[in-house]
Amino acid sequence: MGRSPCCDKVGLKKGPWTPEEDQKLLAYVEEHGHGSWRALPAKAGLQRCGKSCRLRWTNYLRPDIKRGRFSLQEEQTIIQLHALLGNRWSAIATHLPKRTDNEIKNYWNTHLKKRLDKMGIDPVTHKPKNDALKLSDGQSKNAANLSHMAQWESARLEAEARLVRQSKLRSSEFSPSTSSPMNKPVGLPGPARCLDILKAWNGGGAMVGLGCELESPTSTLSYSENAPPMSTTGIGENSTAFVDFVGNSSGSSETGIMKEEGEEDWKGFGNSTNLPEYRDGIANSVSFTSGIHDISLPVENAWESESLRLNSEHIPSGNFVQRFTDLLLSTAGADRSFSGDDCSLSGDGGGESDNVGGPSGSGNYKNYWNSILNLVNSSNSDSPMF
DNA sequence: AACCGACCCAACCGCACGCCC
DNA sequence: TGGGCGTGCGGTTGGGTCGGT
Repeated sequence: MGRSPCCDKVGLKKGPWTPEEDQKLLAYVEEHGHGSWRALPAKAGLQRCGKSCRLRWTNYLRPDIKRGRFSLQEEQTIIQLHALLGNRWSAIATHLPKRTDNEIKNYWNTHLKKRLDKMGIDPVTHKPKNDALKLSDGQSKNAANLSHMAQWESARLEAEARLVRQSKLRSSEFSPSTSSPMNKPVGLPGPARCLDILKAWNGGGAMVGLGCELESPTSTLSYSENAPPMSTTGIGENSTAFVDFVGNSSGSSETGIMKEEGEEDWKGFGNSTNLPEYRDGIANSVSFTSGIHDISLPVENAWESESLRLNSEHIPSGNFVQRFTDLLLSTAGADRSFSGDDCSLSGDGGGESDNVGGPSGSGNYKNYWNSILNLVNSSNSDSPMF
C-alpha cells in the first residue's frame, strides 16, 4: 500500500482559514457536495490541499456541528465511553451527535483528563491511581481481564464500523437525497449487514430472523428496510422490557445523566441497572426501540445500528456483560470505601470541586464506574458497544 | 501597562486501511 | 496481485487568549 502525499504542497496555503476561504468551501460543498476532496480545492478556487479542506469542513464548517460548551451529559458520556473505548475518538464521537472527534479529543485533553487526574483517577485506565501499584494481587488479574475484554470490545467496534462504512457505500443509492450537503452516502444496512456482522464476529454463525429496528437520539432518517415487525423477529417479547430511559425520571436521576435540551429521549431499560435483563435483551438481538418508535437514525450513527443487532453469541463469554460488571465493581470497590452519593464527574465548580480533595480525590470511584455501567445500560438504545 | 506562563483549540502530520484499476 | 488513490483516524503542534504578577 503505497501512500501518496496528500497533496502537492507547493503554493498551497496552510494555517488558519479566512472567512473568504470558509465561504468558498461552504458554497462549493453545499452546491456540489465535496466529491473528491483532492479535486475540490481547484474546483472551489481554494489554494488549499484537499485534506485541509476536508478537515475544515468536517471539524468546523459542517452545518450539523454543535459548537460551544459541552453539556454535563456530554462530559459524562465522553468519560464513560473513554473508559470503555480508550482514545477512539471517532467511536466516541458517534455517541455525541453534532460533536466532532477532534473537538472531543481536544476537550478530553484539556479538560476531562485533568479533571479525572485531580480526582485521583488515572485518565488512561480510569482506575484509581493507587491501583497501579497493586500489580501482583488478584485485583490486577481482574483488571487485566477487564482490559482484555474492553480491548476485545473495542476491536469488535472497529470491525463493525468498517462493515457499516461498507454498507453505507453500498447503499448510497438507497437514499440519494438528504438535507445534508455533505454527499455522504446515505442509507442503512439491511439484514444482510446483520449477517455480515455476525460472520465477522461469530465466524459465520447465523443470526436468524433479526430485524434492524433501531433508533438513535439523533435520528434524521426513517428506515425499516426489510425489517420485519418485531413481533415476528423474536424480539417482541423482550422488547417490552425496554422503556423510555429518560422518560423514566428515576433512571435519569440515578445515573446523573441529564437529558440535554433538544435531544430525543434515550431509550433503554426501565431499570438501568438490571444487567441480567440487559443481557437477555442482547441475547435476543436487542432492538432497543421496543418496536413502538419509528426506525430512524442518522447517517453518522448508522453504524451503531449494527451493534444493536448483536446477540449473545457476539460476546466472548456467555455472561460477558455480567462479568464485565462484576469486574468493574469489584475492581472499583474491593479495597476502597466510598461515600456513595455524588458521582458527578463534571461541572466546573460542581461535581469536580465536590470530588477533588477527598480522600485520594477518588472517593466515589465505585459510583464512577456505576455511572459508566449506567451509560452502557442506557445507551444500549443507540450504542454500538454492547 | 507589560511581561510571562498556562491554557485552549484549530489545524497539521503521518499512518492505516479499503477501494479500484 | 500490487500499487495508486481517497479517506479516516489519532497524535501533535503552534498561535491566540487569558489570567496572574
